[in-house]
Amino acid sequence: MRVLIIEDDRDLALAISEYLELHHLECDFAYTGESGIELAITHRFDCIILDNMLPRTQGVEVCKALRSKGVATPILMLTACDTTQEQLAGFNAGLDDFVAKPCPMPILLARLQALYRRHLPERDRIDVADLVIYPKENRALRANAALKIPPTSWKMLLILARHSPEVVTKQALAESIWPDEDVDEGTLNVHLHQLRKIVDRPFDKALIQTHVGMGLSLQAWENDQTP
Amino acid sequence: MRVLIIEDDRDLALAISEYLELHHLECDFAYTGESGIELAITHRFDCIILDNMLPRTQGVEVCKALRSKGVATPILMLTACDTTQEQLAGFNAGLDDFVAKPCPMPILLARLQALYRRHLPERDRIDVADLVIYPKENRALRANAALKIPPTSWKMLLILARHSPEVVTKQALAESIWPDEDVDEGTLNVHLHQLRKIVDRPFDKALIQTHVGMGLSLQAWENDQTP
DNA sequence: AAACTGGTTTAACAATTTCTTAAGATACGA
DNA sequence: TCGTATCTTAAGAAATTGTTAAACCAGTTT
Repeated sequence: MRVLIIEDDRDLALAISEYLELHHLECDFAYTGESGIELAITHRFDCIILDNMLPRTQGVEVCKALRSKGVATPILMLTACDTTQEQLAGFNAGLDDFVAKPCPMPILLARLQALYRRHLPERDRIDVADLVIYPKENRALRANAALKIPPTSWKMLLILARHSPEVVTKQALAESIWPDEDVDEGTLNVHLHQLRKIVDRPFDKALIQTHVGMGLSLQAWENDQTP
Repeated sequence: MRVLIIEDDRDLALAISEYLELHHLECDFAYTGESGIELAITHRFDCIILDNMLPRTQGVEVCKALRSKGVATPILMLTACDTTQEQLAGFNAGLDDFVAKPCPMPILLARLQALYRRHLPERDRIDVADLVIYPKENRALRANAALKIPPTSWKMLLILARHSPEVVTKQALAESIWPDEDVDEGTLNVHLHQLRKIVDRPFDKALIQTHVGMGLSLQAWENDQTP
């Protein structure tokens, strides 16, 4: 889960990110409303934490700006005083949740996760080209043939599928698969190879794409080059 | 199982959610009656925990509002004093269960799960391929032949059948079969073996699938792949 | 009471699957 | 071209799962 923290108080931002990263969320920062908007538009986040007290722009304005630019990412607002008035205005601006400052980290985390889950589309089937994945059934088909995939490779496939067609860094993959241990990259490569052998090799088109220096993606890809 | 906690005391809400998440329930929060109603209407939950003491709205009123808006989710009310009077009024408002505060977490969890189970649409008959199960009659047939299944194995089959075709972790299985004791995994394996001997061995296709490292499932499809 | 019955648990071991390591081959970008 | 990143392979290690037999337990029957 990737979180964008828009917060001018760097100490607070750092404290939040440290706590969240402890729980395996990835954090990114913006210290002004403007840069926050910029980041939120150019990158994909699962949640945004937005402080209402920013140097120039008000937090609510940032929220409005984002919504008007088509960013649908759930936004949780950190607010000093927690009045109904303010909340009402907030929800109208497109906010999803409020947390009053100062707020204990565990509560922030809990609400963040709830918010994330709430916005997560509950998919029990993922399609990528002729590959069909049933996450809850631990089952995948390609071209209507059942695939037998070992646990670690399965986890990898799931992560790639959930992010498809976006690129996932190897680092992110490793952290999702082995949350509490550091694993050699070679190990990851072997599992990846394993996965390819099952998902791609028996078929014409490869779905698992490697993007050298950036990571991997699962996508139906036209392999033709512009000459 | 997804739970909505409507509770203005944030610490209590957090404490509850932490305990429940330990037991693999997913929690969402609302700190006011209004936002609780909003959430309950817009999202699907399996249970709602409702505190009777909320800032403006009374818990009972929240419940009435929900029922009048067609929300049928079972509601468990947290109440300070536990009078017959209050309960009577509560049940009339459409509440499903009461728990007096302060209440030990394990009890809250147990009642929550009981409530959930009670509201679960209990099917009279479950079909998986040529296997037919009559949960209420403690009876199962495969290929029209009656199966004789000992109690523990029967429970196991029922759980698998109810979740079919999804994967159930061994841990979840154990917790359902032996709710108040920790049982060795070996034990579970023996009962599983027992069950397979009866349900699968005499027939061509195995219905009980093992998913190494993730659990078990009852599903009709094969897990084959050209070697 | 002793023996029987059906079922559960324990424990040891076998079989299988999966994971990691390591090392060579290959492709990519500067 | 070189250095680096990625892919491929194979083999031993580790973990998970499957199987069996015997001990155990609570009711029931002799």
